[in-house]
Amino acid sequence: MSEPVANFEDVEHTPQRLERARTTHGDERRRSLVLAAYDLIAEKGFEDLRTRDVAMRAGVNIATLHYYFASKEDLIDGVVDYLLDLFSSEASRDLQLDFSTPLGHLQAMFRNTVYRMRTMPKMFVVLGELVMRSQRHPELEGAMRRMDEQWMHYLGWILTEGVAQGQFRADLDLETTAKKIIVVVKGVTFSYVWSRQEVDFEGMLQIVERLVLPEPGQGEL
Amino acid sequence: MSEPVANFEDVEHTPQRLERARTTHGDERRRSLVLAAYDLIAEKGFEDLRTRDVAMRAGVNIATLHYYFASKEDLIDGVVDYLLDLFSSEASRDLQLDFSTPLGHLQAMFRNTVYRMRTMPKMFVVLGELVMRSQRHPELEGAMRRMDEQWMHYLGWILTEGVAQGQFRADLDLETTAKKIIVVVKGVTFSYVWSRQEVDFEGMLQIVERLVLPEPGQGEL
Amino acid sequence: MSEPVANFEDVEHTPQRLERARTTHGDERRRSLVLAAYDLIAEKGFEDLRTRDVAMRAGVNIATLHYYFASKEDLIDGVVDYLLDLFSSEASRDLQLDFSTPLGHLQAMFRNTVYRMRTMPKMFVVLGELVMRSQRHPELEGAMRRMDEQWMHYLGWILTEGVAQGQFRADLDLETTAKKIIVVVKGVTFSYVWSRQEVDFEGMLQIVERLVLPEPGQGEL
Amino acid sequence: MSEPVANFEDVEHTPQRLERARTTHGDERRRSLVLAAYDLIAEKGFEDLRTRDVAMRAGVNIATLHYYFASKEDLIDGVVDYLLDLFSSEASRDLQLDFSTPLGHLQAMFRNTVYRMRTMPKMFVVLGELVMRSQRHPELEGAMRRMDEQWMHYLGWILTEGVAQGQFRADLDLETTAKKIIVVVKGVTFSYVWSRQEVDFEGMLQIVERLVLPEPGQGEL
DNA sequence: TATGAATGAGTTTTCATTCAT
DNA sequence: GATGAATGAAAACTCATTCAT
Repeated sequence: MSEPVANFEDVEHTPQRLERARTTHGDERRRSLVLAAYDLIAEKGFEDLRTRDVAMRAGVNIATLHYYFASKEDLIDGVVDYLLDLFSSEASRDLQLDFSTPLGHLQAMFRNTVYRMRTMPKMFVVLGELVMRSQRHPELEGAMRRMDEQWMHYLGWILTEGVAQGQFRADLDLETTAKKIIVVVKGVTFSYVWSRQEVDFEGMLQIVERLVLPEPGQGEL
Repeated sequence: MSEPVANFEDVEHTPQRLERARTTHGDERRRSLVLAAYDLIAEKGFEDLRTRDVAMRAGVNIATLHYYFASKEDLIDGVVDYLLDLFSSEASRDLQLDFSTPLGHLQAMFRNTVYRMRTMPKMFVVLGELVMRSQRHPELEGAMRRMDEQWMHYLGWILTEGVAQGQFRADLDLETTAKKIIVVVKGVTFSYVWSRQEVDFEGMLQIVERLVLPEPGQGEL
Repeated sequence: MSEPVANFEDVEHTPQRLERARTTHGDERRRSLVLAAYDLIAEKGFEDLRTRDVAMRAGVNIATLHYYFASKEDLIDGVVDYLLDLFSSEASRDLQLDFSTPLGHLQAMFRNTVYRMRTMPKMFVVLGELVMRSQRHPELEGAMRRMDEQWMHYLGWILTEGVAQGQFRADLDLETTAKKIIVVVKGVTFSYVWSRQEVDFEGMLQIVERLVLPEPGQGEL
Repeated sequence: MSEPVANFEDVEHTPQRLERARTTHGDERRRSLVLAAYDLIAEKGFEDLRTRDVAMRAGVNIATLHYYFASKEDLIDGVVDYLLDLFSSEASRDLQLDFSTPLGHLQAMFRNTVYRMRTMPKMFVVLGELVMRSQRHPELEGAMRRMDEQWMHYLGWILTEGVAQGQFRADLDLETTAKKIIVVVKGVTFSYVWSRQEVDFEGMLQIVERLVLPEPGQGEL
């Protein structure tokens, strides 16, 4: 199996490993401010996000925040970058995900999402806030669209591989199917944010599997 | 077919018909303020919702707004009520939906959603804003949860009828299936808000139908 | 003697007389804020002009200032208008100025300026501040230029009349002479602001008179 | 002709010649900061003068500025000294001014001013800013007054010499005439700053000459 | 000497809310 | 009912200044 051109779960290098060594004091301060903003967006939403609170949580003066970020909007851009990094970061090794087959990738996508919902629920709330904010902020809309496209790209690769390897049904419409899968994963995500109650991920995964795998009876023909 | 205890599409009475007669001038003012707020939430989100803008759009003085609504929060409550009314209002007759069978109900739910996305897209943006706001406003969380429960109830009724009438597969797990359907519909909704591009509703409906209908090959045995 | 087309000392209608009756409460508030700003500019210059101080001096809340003036710049515009009105307002009747001849007009211009320096010295300080500010504010530069032009216009009329009536020398170059007179009056003004000590106005007036009146010896020929 | 006690055009030694040898790196830094401040005062006025901008224009860190100047006020003092130096610096040799007679000195004063307006207009804008600032800064008022006194002193010397040498009219009131001349030169300066348009310097010079020179007709008697 | 980092005190401006009329 | 006027509290952002290195 060839490497994916773009892997949604691993599109960018994990910054921690490559840059940690060269992280300056300023970078750390910036990051701590971004993290404070990220937390506060998750807790209060953009509606009640106050730079003063962000600075306080990061343990610095409000003027210090403006030393690192020209404006509130600039700080939010930092949060967006951080969230995008988070989403495209590698899945935890603890999950022992099996990436050896296309179906494995599909399952990994679901299970990694479940894992993240349990371990880092803020991520999805902040994502929701950003999606809503993207309604009125064109540059954010662009970022969201790109996130979508990377996702589509990754799914396209999985499906192509699955069909090529004969694991998925031969008559699969790549684009249509990828879109459907994304709708399902977004449904899972949004349902979680909406009702805070766990969704039957495995059940939803089965739905997706039924979409891509050959029908059992058919195989016998 | 017995009447559903609660019909998601028609849970509450259409206010127009029953109350129009008694609608006072004050009610109209309140409504025009709520509508202005609703529009502005769709356009600017809660983040940039200003009572002064609401008053201006409604064509009244800011003090007048406070004559009708004790506070901004009170006005938002009005918007929530309005949105809940909208969601539970009857589907347009133009759609010529067929409510004669359980499957018809299911299809109607999808097609009505599609229709609303096309004709009243603000509704879904405001819904998204409210879902995000419910993260930090317990009373709103309650409203969202109740919306969910009504929906579950309605779907429960459809599925029960479908099984009883033999239209749906006999081994259907009512609660699990209802939840899955809701996840799919929420996925459709959220995808629309996320990427602004139309979703393949009919394709998603087929997925749901496959969930509830007996498997073609199996029925013949 | 025909009426001047534009009289620098009386270009605009005295607003007090015509509009006093219709002065609303809001107009008074606006005016008191402008007056407070005017005083503070005279005392502290634009460098140390603070809206908070203006509001305090006018006896209102800082938010009230913004109820009447959209911004600090807007308030300053109000001060500019006020100063322009002041400069083009009629001379005090107490001065018993003689406007019956062109020379009388010229003398009146000087004596009215002297009178104003003694009774309303702030006027000249604020004018100086505005002239300096006009270096970097094009719209203000326009206002200053217009002030100059009105002045030129009035002087042009005086000189024309003086020549026509034979009171001034026949070979007078109108534009050049008017400009020289303005330079002298500006010199008087600026000297006053510079050194705070009284200038020999009558001596300066004599210089001007020597410019326009026929030379004594020449008349005899 | 004896040397003037104080020569307005050359009151202080040109610092370049005498101190260049001992100019340290620190002096250069101070000077570059003063020059940057001078430029920015001319461009933005005291109202919008920011130490950070000064440091940036001088190409140093804001903290470096405070290493050389204890405070913003201290830096401005440096600018005042610089401007005073500029004003009392020798006239350009290119002008080929004739200082051999008292009238020559008078003409040189005017022509040097014209030359400076053309070649270094910032000087007059900064001067205007300082004059306005002196309204509220007593120590600056003192500096402005001293500048005036030096000027008076120089003019006093010119006039005394002129009368003694018989070039100027014998009945000249020294103080009154010196003051009048200063008012005229200030008028020229202020007019330039006010309206940005060139003034008829030669015409103004003639007015001054008429003040000091014997009347043509009278001499013949 | 020089500076990156940090901040206290302030700056203009905003906003939901109140109140007399 | 409706509103013009008014405001306390807070918002984002600024700025001269300090200090450890």
